[in-house]
Amino acid sequence: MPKEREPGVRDRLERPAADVFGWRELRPGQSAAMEAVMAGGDTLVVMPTGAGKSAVYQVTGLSLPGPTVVVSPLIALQRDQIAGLLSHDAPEAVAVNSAQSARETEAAWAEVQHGAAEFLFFSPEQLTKDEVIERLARAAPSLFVVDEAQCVAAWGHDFRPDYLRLAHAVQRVGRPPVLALTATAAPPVREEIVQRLEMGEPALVVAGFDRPNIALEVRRFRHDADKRRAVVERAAAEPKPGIVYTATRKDTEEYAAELSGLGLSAAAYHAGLTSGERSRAHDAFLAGDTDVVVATSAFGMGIDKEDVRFVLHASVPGSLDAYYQEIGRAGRDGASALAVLHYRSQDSGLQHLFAARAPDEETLGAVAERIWEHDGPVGSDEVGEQAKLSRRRVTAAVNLLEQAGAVRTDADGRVRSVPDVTAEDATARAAEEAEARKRLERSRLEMVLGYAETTGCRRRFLLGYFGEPYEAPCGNCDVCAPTAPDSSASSDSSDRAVIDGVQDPGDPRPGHPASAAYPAGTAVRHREWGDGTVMSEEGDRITVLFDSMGYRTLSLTAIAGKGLLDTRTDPAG
DNA sequence: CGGCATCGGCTTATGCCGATGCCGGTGCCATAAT
Repeated sequence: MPKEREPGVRDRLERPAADVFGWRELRPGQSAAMEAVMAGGDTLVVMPTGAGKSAVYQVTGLSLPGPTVVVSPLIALQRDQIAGLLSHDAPEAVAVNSAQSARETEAAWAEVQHGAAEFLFFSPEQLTKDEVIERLARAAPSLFVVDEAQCVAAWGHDFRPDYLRLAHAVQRVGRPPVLALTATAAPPVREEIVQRLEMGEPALVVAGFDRPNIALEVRRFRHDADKRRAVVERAAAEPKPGIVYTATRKDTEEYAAELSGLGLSAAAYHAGLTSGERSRAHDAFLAGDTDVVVATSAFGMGIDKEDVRFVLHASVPGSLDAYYQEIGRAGRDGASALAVLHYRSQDSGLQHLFAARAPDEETLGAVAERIWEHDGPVGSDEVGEQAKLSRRRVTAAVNLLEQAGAVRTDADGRVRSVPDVTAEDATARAAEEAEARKRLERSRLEMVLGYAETTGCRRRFLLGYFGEPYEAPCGNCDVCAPTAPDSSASSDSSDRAVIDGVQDPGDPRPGHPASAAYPAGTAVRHREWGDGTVMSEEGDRITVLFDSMGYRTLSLTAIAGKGLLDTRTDPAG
């Protein structure tokens, strides 16, 4: 069918899309995102896996004059992306990482230098190295892509602090437009990505979040043994293939052994396995040779399998962001799929511990002292050597000091103290930042418990968390369409008893003040907790994300007339 | 934060209780030892 002929941006996009990748038509979200990138500004794309996120940078990268930098969190993911590009008639794509030999790396840089390579893949860690930055700056990239951008918010604070250094890398390579891509990010996470990458008034392209074919269910337990039995029975009973997520490596082994004992083909997967074992488990699952993979959170990114029928959680995840990402691996083919959270309130203890991990005051102080000892800028490596701290801990501490406005990063990537701030002040301010961070992480965990304990529509709760208003009932969760009572499940009666004791945020009780006064997005100020933004409203209760306290759910009845909460005219930001 | 193994004390001979300590997830990269 002949297309409308209008020369311009659209044509510049459709031609490479068709000629190189063979896509004759772009989906609405894709073309909106591509046009935003071509307009030259920064762009944040939130689009489910399978909606063609990669195409956004592939097509625009080809259409823009210079090379395209792609930041990707895993080397395995970089390989997949490169293989995908090579299978098309696309120009050269290269990676620079520790898994390749010095010779391979030099060959890659040679391609870059000759202008043969269009797509250049890096981990955030590579982009803190002077040599890499200098070579990249000479190549004058025309687009800086951050793939799996939720990692900025999820990993940047402790696990992989170089994610919070990316904004400096962007500056140092000439500040090309930034394109951030993610499948799962609630509005506060989007805001954090924009802020941490220092994106300027980015275009925001958000595709729909709802995955109506995934049935949502939560089962509550008092006793660990009951929960374990239920997980095993469910995994055995449901159509395959499926994924079971556990909180610990040991649990993956135990569940996998138990499922194998039932005659299923089950495999454990966690980061403690050798890379050979991991890729074997991964490949067997993709090939359809495995019924159930039992995994820690290590399993998932880059799993491109359409027909996963269930995702069971044997324990609570640390956030609904993580949960939605993990259950989103089910039912990508659109056929019915299942997500069951097996929940025991005690299980949140481990996540609570993880949420409390942050540089302590001693570390912050040691790093601050080293920085303040220097008159001029100093590199993180030097600070680490002097303070006898790992690179990771130093970087995490520097990030907090910078966030607190106590240190600055120079154009060469080295840091210096801000005048008129003492090392002691800097330490105290950074420690307060770390505390606020912990409160936010813990409140995110509270939202998971809220999901588990809600007696309202689960889909409405989840989508509300991701900023999408949803009219319950969904007809496909255990609240809206309860499954027939299962007499074989002995734990059910005790479950009910627990549920009955839980307040119901989803139940609009008559007689309560309407929450229309606080629609989602309203900027508010709480007398004790300071500034925040309304995230969602359910019946008598609103959930507010406070800048320094994290998520809090408030009863409108309780705050009515007490002057606890005011709306602000100046929006947060 | 919570689960689990271990150990010492108490009690009285085989086991029971409470206290104590340890452990727990995600991946880059560089470096050292074969």
